[in-house]
Amino acid sequence: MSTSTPAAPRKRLPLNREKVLGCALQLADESGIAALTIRSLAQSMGTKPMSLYYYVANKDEILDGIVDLVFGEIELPSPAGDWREEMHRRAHGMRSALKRHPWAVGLLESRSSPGAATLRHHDATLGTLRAAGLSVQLTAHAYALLDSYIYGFALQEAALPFDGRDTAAEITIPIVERFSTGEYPHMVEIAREHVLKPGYDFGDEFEFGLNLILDGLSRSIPTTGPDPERQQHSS
Amino acid sequence: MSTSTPAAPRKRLPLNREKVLGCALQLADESGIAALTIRSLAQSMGTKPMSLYYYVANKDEILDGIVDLVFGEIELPSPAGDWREEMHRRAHGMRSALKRHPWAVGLLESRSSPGAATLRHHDATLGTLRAAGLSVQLTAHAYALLDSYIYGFALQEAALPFDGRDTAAEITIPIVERFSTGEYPHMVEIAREHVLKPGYDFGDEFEFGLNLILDGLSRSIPTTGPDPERQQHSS
DNA sequence: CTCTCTTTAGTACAGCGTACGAATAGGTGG
DNA sequence: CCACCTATTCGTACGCTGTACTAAAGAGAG
Repeated sequence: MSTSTPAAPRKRLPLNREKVLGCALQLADESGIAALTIRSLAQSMGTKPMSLYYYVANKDEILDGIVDLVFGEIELPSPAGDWREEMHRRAHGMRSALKRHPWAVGLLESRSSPGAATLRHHDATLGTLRAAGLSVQLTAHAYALLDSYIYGFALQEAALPFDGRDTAAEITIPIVERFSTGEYPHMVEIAREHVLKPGYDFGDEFEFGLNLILDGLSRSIPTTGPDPERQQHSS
Repeated sequence: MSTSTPAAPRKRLPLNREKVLGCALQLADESGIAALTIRSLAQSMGTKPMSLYYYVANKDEILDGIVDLVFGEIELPSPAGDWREEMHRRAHGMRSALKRHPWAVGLLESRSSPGAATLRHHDATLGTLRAAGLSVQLTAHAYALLDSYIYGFALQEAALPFDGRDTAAEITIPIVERFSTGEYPHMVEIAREHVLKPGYDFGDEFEFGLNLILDGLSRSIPTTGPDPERQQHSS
């Protein structure tokens, strides 16, 4: 038996910064961000806690690093493509990255030094909007709006106690019964007539809001009128 | 001297659950959520750590409690009023509450048992949308969209290293100079021609996106056409 | 073999949440 | 007044955290 410890070492020597961050991301995905400790990370890598400090200055640097890895997973939008398609693709790419790594959303609030992948992502997005002819000001507006929506949606998804299609029932039914027609009638109504319908998946709500926002943005671009063919995407 | 400890006890006996949560919120506001420890909270209340556990089961319950206090600060929308005005007011109320208590945004991701004030807030919001004639489905869409935007905006605001009008310069200028016309040209452009303009405040971006979303929603309501007088609020 | 630089690791410390049980306070009946 | 009971407060201790400091091991060169 080469592995006597319960958590089998995942990678072997030699260590380096990339492996440390990669294992940290993997550990956060598997066991949650709270379980990502220096000691558990070292054990999962088959090394000792203090050895990691040769590659990272402190734990905060690890957290910065894995957030940047998440951004690195998102395909960059291209300034050559149609801005609306590019923004649509980017939004979905970002949401799915944050869905794969839900802990990243909570980390965003406390991170203040963005990594290279994060900066590249932001720059490519801004570049795509500018290339589409949006003014500097409108680009800033659009960017704040889109990112707010995406982050916020991911935050709500991460906070939901259920995840995926038709998984809401077992959590929702007892709650609905507890409050049935009592203090929170509208929540109960939404639960009964929307959330508990077969096939419900909160993730489906993303597309509605995204299209509504993209519709609104395309209407805000002075030269381009609202494309009648594309209009009312949402509904 | 009645106060010999460096951090003066804020409240006196007798203790109770409300005071514990109130002091916890105050401490989180003053010193950040990381500084809110059982020990520091006890000291700020002039008592000892273990005494708090008579009123709360564990620290998580404190965190749940102060998040609910934040929701309790938001004025409830009224189903009697104009839905658009009510949603506008609610959005601003929620954003300013989350701006007063930035740590609350990061907490949302990990909280799974909403308090009474939170439920009341959600129910009143849903009720206002339903009263305006939105279908159950459209209400769910609208709610997910609005909350995503508000949460996401608050998250970005909390993550920004500067806060308030004309405070961006001292942080932004050194960064811009470091990357001037280099790797991230579009970020530099936005910084120079938007962020560094006098009077800039990221918070101002909120209104643009909010109006764009409300415009889009009002267009999505079957009976109500897009109110031409109100249209293009954004820009 | 020795000197030097890179890399790994052991020990220790302060601070965290909190389990457990003891001490104290406050009110009531005798 | 005392005894008793319950409500409330708190002391101690345990296992966990991040990490400062120091030592040791490994690798390559002369």
